[in-house]
Amino acid sequence: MAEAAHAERVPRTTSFVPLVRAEIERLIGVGELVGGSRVNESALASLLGISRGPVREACRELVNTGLLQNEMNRGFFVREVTVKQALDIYDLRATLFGMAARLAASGAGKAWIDAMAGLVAGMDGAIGRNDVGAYYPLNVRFHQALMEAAGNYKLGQLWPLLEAELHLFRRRALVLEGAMRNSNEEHRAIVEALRTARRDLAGRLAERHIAAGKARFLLSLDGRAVGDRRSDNC
Amino acid sequence: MAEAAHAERVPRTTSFVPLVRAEIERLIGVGELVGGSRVNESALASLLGISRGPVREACRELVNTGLLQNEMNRGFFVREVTVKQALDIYDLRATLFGMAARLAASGAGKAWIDAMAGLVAGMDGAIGRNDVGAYYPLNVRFHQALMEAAGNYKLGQLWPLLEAELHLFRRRALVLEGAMRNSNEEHRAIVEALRTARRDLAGRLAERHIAAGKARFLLSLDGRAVGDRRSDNC
DNA sequence: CTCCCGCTAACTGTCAACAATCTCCATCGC
DNA sequence: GCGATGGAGATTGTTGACAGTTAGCGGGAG
Repeated sequence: MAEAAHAERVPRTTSFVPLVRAEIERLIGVGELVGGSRVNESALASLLGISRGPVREACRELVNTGLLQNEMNRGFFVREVTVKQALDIYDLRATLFGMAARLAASGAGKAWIDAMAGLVAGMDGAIGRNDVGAYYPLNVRFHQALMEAAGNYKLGQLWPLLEAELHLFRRRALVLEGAMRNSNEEHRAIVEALRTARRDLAGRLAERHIAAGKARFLLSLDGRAVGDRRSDNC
Repeated sequence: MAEAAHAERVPRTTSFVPLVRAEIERLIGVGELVGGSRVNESALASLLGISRGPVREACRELVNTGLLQNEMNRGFFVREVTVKQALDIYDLRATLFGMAARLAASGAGKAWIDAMAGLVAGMDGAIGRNDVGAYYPLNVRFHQALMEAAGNYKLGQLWPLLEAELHLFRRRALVLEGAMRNSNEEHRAIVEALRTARRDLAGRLAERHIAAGKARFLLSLDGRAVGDRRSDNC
């Protein structure tokens, strides 16, 4: 609250809404707000030292992002993502990632490909140090880089939203230590296909990369209750 | 304003936000609000007989939908979609429509396919009467039906948003009379491929259907200023 | 005549308060 | 004992008002 309090002294150059939005996203990411829990507007507002208006607007934004949902006269709730929905998102991500790879293989500049190769190298290093904490952000940046290298603005816009929605499901870190090495080999193969401009190969590899992620996701569920509460398969 | 005024008499069973949102979407669809114009919160609020709060929240939602954009201390503006962005959206729609067709060919129930066949027949009728006004909504419903028949919840959710964003570009009706017949033949071929469960064929046909739409879109631009104002190709 | 400056009006971003609704708990009746 | 009922507290949806910012306009200097 203190940090926001002195921040509001600054002349109006930035709105509160993005800050609140980032805070809610952080709370969800950290696990403070877990799926199904209600977002208490007044509490959050006074915590941040502001009024309920910006908080409500930030919640509205997050509804369309898919992180929250709204129930009339009951407020905003952290969305619960069912297994079916998570799998749907994996399928969609596979298709989009494949599309991005095909586009990037045709049109991406060398700078993009070099940047992605650098990220692969960085992940190699993280694997060598067995440093999951370093691997994960690089992995996210790699995927985002490919989506942007494709040059389709909407792809680059959509991808992080799908990532965020998937995060809602994460009961625990999805990155298994053993999987890091396999995953990064897939990255390397994709970059190589991009460099040699093999369009279809890059597309297939990219699709299979996400499909492999989906398979790992399914494995991580295995014994767990696959029938989530509210497993509306519709 | 009168309609909203007596609506607020009803006990709080529905929020104003969806109503305002629908109204803004209508204003954009009708062309009352054209790309680049500002949404005057106070004016719209008093027009609807409500306060500015719900209006702002509705605008926030529409920002994430892609219909509006926000500039600090200047308000909400109807987004301007550049040619490049419109083409990007066509490409994305082609991929997604193809994905949906593949999924639907595998798993869609007979009921869905029959419904789509019915829509194709309806469009045939509209073509016979040369009734563009009847054709267009059926066309929209056909596409939406395929997206939902795919059974991937996110596809069904994403599609209308892309449609709406594309609508922002429509300086005039994109449906050319001559194109209706071709377009519906493509529909019919897709349904036939679905019925015979030819996965890859359905996918290819669906992709090409949207690609054809993109081509028609490009044709409709032809002489027009292809270099839109703010044609940031990034 | 052109350009810069200050002023006014309009509008946005935020706040605090009110009415309606929901939730929870204790009480009452069966 | 157990379920229905009522009320108190908490929370949402909405409102009207205030402070700060932006845009447009007219006047004056060069």
